[in-house]
Amino acid sequence: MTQPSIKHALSVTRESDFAAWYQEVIAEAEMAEESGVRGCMVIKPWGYGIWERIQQIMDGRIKEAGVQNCYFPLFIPLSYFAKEAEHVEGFAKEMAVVTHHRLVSDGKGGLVPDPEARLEEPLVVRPTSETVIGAAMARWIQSWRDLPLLTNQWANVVRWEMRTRMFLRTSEFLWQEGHTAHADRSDAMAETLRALEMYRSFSEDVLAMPVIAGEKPENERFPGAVATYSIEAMMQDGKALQAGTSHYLGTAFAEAAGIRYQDREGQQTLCHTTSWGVSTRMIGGVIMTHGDDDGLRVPPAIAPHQIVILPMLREDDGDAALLAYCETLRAELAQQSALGERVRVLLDKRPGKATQKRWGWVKKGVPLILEIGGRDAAGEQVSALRRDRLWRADGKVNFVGQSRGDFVAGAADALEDVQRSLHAEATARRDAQIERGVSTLDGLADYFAEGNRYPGWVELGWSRPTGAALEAVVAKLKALKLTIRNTPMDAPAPGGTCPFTGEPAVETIYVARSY
RNA sequence: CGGGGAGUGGCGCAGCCCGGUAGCGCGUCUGCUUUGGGAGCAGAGGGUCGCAGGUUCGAAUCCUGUCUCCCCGACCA
Repeated sequence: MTQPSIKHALSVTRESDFAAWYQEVIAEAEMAEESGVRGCMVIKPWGYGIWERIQQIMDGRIKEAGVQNCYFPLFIPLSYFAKEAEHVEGFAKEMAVVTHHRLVSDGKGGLVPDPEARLEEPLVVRPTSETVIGAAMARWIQSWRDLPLLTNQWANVVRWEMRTRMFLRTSEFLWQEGHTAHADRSDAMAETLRALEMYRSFSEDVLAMPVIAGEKPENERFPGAVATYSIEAMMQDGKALQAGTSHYLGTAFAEAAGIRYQDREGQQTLCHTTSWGVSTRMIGGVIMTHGDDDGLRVPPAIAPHQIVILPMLREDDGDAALLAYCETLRAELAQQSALGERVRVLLDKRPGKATQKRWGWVKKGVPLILEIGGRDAAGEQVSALRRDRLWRADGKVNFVGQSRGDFVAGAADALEDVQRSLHAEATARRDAQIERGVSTLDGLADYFAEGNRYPGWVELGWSRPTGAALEAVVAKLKALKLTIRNTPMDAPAPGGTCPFTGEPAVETIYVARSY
């Protein structure tokens, strides 16, 4: 572990209390705060800035795939929602419902819903938009020429969760939801898998968060889906986080909403639909993948500021020259390109000592921090700190001095190296925590023996039971607080026997504790 | 939703048992001195004690209700 001489920026370490550490990162990095509304959070500029970066890059990739953005209503008529039975069953327990459209005084200084203003048909606040979008698709699609219909929306959704955690599970959250309609199963399945691959590569390349893409077991499917796929990331405490999902919905939603097209033979045919989404939960994944005992570390690709310049102001006559030097440096850096975009650099001119302001940026996780003093300005130098290499072995903050020209010329490489390093570090940790030597139920229990930190995931072969046989397996795992995460897409067929059924193993799964 | 814990200046906490007009540390502000690596000294500002009722001459403190947060569980695309 860390040297005892290091005075970390946070008061709680990951080792001592991972849940408390997670909350401290969010508070100290000023990402989000409580709102006073149960399960809902205020996303502050630094947290929202990260979300905007995710949105911008993801939106570009969605559009590259030929998907068009739309916007559908927040409110869904109850009758729409009621049409698909499994869907209803899945979400009914967590719906916010609008029943009135006016308030009146209660005579005691308060307000109550006006009994005279009850809605004839209640509206539900969308927990997801399959039903409203399905209704629109039914209007928009007539002929095979209208297919495929590829839509996406960026929106908020509400699910009345029993237990919430900032970013990971909030009652209201922000996401994108793609909804597509296709002529047949193979086209819809191709789209489902395209979205999954989009999420996998986004997670790896942009979030620097290694994930395993695969199919969810039957018991974990989206309500109403024929097949559900996910990307699963391993957090630093060894638990799994489902960071994105993609569903092949078959014709169930098409049937419920009447999404039909006239095929080339003139027959009315049901469409095959898909839906897929990622949410603000990804930010929670970034925190628990890259955070350390000094706060967040933001991958440069999604950092609102990639480089922050802190002038060491002395409130004397030298400040003007120092600021001019820093402004030159800022302008030079802003001309550079890294990770395919212009470098985002902030000159932090707020009053206060650079040494003091530094820790705020360290906790926010800015990839590169520059502290520039009068001597640097005079000698055309910079002092640079890489957030992912914060400490020297002697416990001192790891500033590296170099010429301004060298730093500017190397800035893009440095940012790209931070991006790579974060990914490499997370991948190495993840790989070291995947256990492949467990082949029995007892072995699973031993591997996941009690403790605050979980050892990781177990990869094993199983017989892919269904129905009641699967339920029996799920119950056994539940007793160990374990879940089946997914079946990886490109896994070779495993050998041996299934630890749950004793039958020959036919596919690989990951078993883990999860968020 | 069940069990447990907690809400007191921006943040972290004490005070509550045993009612008597709210305190500490950090941060903030002012001044002076320092200052190339998380500054020192002095002073100052800042709180409807989550909210609503109740008991009482008097409530942060006792009682009832309620809201929010955290942990465990159940639930969870």
